[in-house]
Amino acid sequence: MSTAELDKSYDPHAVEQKWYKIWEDKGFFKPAGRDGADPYCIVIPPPNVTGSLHMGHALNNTLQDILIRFKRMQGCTTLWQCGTDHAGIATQNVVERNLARESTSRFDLGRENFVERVWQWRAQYGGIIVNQLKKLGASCDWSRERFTMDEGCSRAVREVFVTLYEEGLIYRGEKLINWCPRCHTALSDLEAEHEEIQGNLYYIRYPGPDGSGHLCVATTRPETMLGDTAIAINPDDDRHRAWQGKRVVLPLMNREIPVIADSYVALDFGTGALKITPAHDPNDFEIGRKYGLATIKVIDNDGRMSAEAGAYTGLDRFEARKKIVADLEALGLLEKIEPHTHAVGHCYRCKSIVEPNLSLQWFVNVKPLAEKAIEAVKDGRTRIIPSSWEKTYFEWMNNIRDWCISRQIWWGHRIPAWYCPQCDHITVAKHDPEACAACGSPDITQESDVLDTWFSSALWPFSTLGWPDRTPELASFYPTSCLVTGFDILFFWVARMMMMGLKFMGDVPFRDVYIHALVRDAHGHKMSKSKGNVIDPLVIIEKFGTDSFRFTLTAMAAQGRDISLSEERIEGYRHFVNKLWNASRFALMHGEDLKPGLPAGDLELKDRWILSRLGSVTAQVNDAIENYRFNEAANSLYQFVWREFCDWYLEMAKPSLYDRDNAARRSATQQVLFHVLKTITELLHPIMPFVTEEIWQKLPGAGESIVTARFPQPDTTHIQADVEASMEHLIQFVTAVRTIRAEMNVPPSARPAADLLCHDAGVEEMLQRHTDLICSLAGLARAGVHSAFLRSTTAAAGVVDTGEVFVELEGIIDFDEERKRLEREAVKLKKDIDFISGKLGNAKFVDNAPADIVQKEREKLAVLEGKQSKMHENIARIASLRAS
RNA sequence: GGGCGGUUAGCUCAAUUGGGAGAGCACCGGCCUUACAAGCCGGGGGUCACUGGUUCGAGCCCAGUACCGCCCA
Repeated sequence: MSTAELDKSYDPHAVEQKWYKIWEDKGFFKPAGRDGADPYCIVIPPPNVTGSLHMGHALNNTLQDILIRFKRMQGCTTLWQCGTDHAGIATQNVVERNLARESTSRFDLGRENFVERVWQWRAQYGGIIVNQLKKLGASCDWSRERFTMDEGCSRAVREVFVTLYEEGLIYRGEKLINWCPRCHTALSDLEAEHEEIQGNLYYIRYPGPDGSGHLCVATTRPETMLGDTAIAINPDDDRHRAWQGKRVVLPLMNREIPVIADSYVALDFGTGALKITPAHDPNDFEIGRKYGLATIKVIDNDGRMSAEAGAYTGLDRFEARKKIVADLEALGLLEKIEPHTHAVGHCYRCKSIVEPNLSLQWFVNVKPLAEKAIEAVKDGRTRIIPSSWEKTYFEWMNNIRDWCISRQIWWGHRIPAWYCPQCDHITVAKHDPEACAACGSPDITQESDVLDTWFSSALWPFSTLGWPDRTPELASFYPTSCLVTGFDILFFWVARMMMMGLKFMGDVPFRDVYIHALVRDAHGHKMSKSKGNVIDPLVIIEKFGTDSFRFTLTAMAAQGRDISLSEERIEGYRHFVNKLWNASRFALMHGEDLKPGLPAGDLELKDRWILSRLGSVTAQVNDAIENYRFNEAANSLYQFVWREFCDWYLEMAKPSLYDRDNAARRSATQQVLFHVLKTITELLHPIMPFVTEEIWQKLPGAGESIVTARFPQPDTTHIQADVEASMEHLIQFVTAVRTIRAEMNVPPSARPAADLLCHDAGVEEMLQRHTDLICSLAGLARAGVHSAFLRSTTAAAGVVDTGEVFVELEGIIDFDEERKRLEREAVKLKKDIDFISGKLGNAKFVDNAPADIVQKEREKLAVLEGKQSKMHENIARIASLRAS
């Protein structure tokens, strides 16, 4: 047997690099299950190719890795499908910034050269996030890495686009969209993030045509008034009834516009009169369409006032606002300005204020797809966990609106539509056409817009598995098993994958969706660069090691709740890694002559106890991971390893391990010790992959790798309640002695004698057989066990459930101290007794509560009363000694 | 305006069928006991936001209030 020595403390860095390389080289991350194994597949939420690993990624991928490693160890044919996302706007922005530094621009380069430039950028920097995921220990099958712009994904995009177009679900139309003047592109409704800002409500007078009287309207965006084509009032509004059907003059433009009546107008907002700007407000657009109003676009794509804006043409939209307000004021048409908070859309990429603009764009009619996606969650084909998110999902899906999918950028999947100037026909085709499908003219030009990045992401669960080809991977792994993601992309991504998966694969993309929380800072604030409270996962890994970091995230990943992360917390869990390391170090120091396997004969109490506890913990961990209760798995392992295995079992094993004269006893203990340690490393491996492999490899009889070792299954034959009860009693006696020692200031080096008095025959017999153990654990020179005992006059006393302990302190004991100590204990006991006897004195409780609960309370009371009477005896004895 | 979530020890958070509240860090006392001072032993600390209800019994279920956060319009 090799028993390599371990260093005194665990050094993560060398270990992590070493093992990750070996795992990858040996191909452990490729799908390879045991015979007849079930498939298990997760598709990674593809990180942006421009991205750098942040806390969200770290949590997201740690949880996925736990599931994948768990299932792989269980023998499933496991695929973690990985890849990156081309992130259209974000990536284009990055490359454009680089060009700006070279004093050039994408317009100087031209489209083709620019796209080439982006590919170069991707080749150079696109692998950064992948390497960071490797540092995190993610066991993805990198040989299957995909990119949303690669050939296969692009083919899937074309297939889907053309099919939806042919079915009439994709169409081109002029509608109101969110326009980002900075990114120069349309955005979907989701990509406009609404944020409350402190603005103003401007009250503007629109005079009557003959100069008599005026109608006052309130608006938050006065600059849009230049494009007003009507005023709307509520037909039930008495205040404005006189204006109904009349006309007013649009100030600054001197254009007459009609006053229309529509019940859409709210009576209680502003003045009850609403200016209608169909080209710059989604609701106005609908009203304009209803009444056949003209649409006048007064803000152009740069966010400047257009040629339609009269004297304001060319001004920036916010400059124009100031000037218009000043001009109105000068004309006496500004009634008042009130401060007003309202939600304004911001570009989710660059945070500029988006402008609602009328624009010719491509849309998906998603309503029919959404209905199927709602059904699939309702009937349980896909489970959302925690289920509280189902409501949010339904809410959004039920109110879904057409999805604007065209983007006026260059980096992305170019829309496969060709325009013919001869006959105006639009040719939409999977393969680039040579000529117009209608008139045959070769003079056709492709649509310059590209698709929303989320369009290709929506296909990810099947495009990465080979679709539109019917590949073996698609057959065995679709629907995938679980999707792990944050709630922030529930709509962006999850909902759209549901719709596309159901449409094109005829089945849901995943059986489970596990939604995890957000990682926040130590005080629960969202991490952001501007706040400066960002914790960089790579810095954390460098400082504390990957395993400590992963364990922290896992231990804190309670369902449905955000994680407040602090370095202190991670440091605390680093101590846990080190604890495990040192326990292993201890084991290996005593394992040189180990015979593998579990002992054949009868086991000692301590061994049966730790195996029983191990059985319970194994069951708990299996159940917890299976049901996405990651924190529960981590915490039960933490408790077991530290409190039970290290604090008690290892201490109890020491006398046996040091006993060179009793080979059988020593050998049995060694075997149990190594069995438990090996099982612990296997149970912990999905959470802490590196340190567990390093330890596991040093254990005698280790196989090729813990990565492919069998995940421990609970051995219920080892779970024995009576054994655990016995050990609890023994621990109580030992703790009672230790408490006395501490409270009576007995130096740790002192080895007093103690007598244990026990009134339970079974427990007494058990204690009798373990006096050596008790002496060792409690630091005693001698421990006598008695059923009856003449109380010593020079001992400090303690009371436990089944008896008493007396620690002989002749010459040390301070009777005043002892008496105070005992009285403190007696007060605590009395409180407990009052509580329970009050309960049992209540006839309603005794009559109504289940019999076993009442019985339990009675037993508790009996134990407490026993303790109390002994405590009183001891107090009386002290008092009499002092008196004498 | 609509919807969702939170409020538990000094701090950050756990507690799945309602049966006398736990962890990490911090705190107090004692220890360099031959795996670990990143440690060991012992200890203190909570009207589980507030009010009312259901129940023999509520951190947990129900109603309302306050404060905080998020999503959607």
